Amino acid sequence: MLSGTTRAHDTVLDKPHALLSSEEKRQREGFENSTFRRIEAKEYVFCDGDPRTHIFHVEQGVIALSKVLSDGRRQIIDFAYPGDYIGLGLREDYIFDAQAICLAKVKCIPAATLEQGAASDPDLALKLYKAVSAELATARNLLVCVGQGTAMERIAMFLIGLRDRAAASGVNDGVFSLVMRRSDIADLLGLTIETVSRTLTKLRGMRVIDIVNATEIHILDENKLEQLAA
Amino acid sequence: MLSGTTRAHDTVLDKPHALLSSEEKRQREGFENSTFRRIEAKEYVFCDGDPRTHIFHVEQGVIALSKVLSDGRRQIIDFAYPGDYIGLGLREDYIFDAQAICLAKVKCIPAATLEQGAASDPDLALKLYKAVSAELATARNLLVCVGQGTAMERIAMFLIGLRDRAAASGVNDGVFSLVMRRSDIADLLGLTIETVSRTLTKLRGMRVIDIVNATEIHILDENKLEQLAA
DNA sequence: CTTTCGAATTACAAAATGTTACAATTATTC
DNA sequence: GAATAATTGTAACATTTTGTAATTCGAAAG
Repeated sequence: MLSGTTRAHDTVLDKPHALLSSEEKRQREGFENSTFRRIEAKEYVFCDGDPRTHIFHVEQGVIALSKVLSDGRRQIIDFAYPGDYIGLGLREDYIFDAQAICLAKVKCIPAATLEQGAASDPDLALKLYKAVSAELATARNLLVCVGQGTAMERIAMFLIGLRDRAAASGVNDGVFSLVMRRSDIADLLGLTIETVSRTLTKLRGMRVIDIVNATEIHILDENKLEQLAA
Repeated sequence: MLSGTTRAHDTVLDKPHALLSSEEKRQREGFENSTFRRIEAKEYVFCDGDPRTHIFHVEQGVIALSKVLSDGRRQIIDFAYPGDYIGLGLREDYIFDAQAICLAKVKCIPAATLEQGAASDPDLALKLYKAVSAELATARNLLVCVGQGTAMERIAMFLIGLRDRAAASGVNDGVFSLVMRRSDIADLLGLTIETVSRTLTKLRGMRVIDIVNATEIHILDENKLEQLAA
């Protein structure tokens, strides 16, 4: 990320926030009285700067939360998986973009409803407190990874995180699918697509992982992977 | 941060957590019935892994919150200034180190007291929610800085943050003191001491800042500094 | 079945940062 | 106030990561 020409790894569907935000609003209007919303791959749930009208509960799919710099560089600050909430925090506007990386479904909860509830229900307020605390721990772990790790360490940590998530949802054989693209991994870990690709290839060469069709990862040597992550 | 020989920028007073933690406990015992605690420069308030007995309110000084990897590399995840709380989040143990970078004073609040209070007082619970949300926003901003910025951009953003903090506390002439050492700045921004030093020197050469005695920064060209931070 | 397009991979040159070593300055201790 | 330690600054050199570009791969459409 050095020259001024560097851009986020955008695709055709990525649009400037201001533009998309009104489009999004219209789309949202149609679901105002409905609790759920279907989000297509690459579609935005909301954009940085939009008024924070709703909190979203991910039911299905994966949502990338990111911040974009003025010159297009993008940092993914988290992936939201089913069960996660997006948009917590008592703010006027959203302070990051939320974009589905695959088909997703979210439950829409009006922010006012949630916050009024929390004002009279300490249990709910504590639940919010706990949820945000978990997000904070995640963010700080990623910061350590990005701030101190080499490319290899960052990729290894990332893969271990995915493995643990897969294991937690029952799949326990070290096989999982990479729903995110190389550009998403790059923007999460502060690397370039090429470095991500080279590093994954290197891990395959070392027989630590196997890669099927660029999207399915088999972990062949868990110990080695964990060594590399340290 | 590439070879295995890389170490955090430790000093004699930095000790392994396990060792220091019992020493800390003894020291803390003496203040168990007191509300306040004086922390010498480089002394730890608590260490990663210690039982989370108290939340601390910074009254004076600056506390560096950091995570240390097994090989000694250190990432500072935040600086806590007067008015900030340290140790929030409903966890069994602390998950980072908290070390004073200069003489500091903290108010000690038993975790149990605070959390029992929050369980019956929604206002308090919401206050905690808001405080952690602010920490989250800070952590994510730092992540963007470290993940996407060049050395120059990271230093410029860091200086702007310090300037804004100084301005908020009345000093509005672009002059402030660097309480933290070069090694702290390096560990915050994911750089080496040398790069921090080189970059500050370069900024002085460009007449964007002036550095007095290595610890006092004068911002000479605010616009230029903000350009460099973008 | 072929074409097409986006995504991923690979190779090589270039740049930024890290590493090492040492000098200079500032703080601390006796 | 002198001696010692710690921190900061500077510079040459090594390494990693990036940038660029060409190529391969795979999915989807015709």
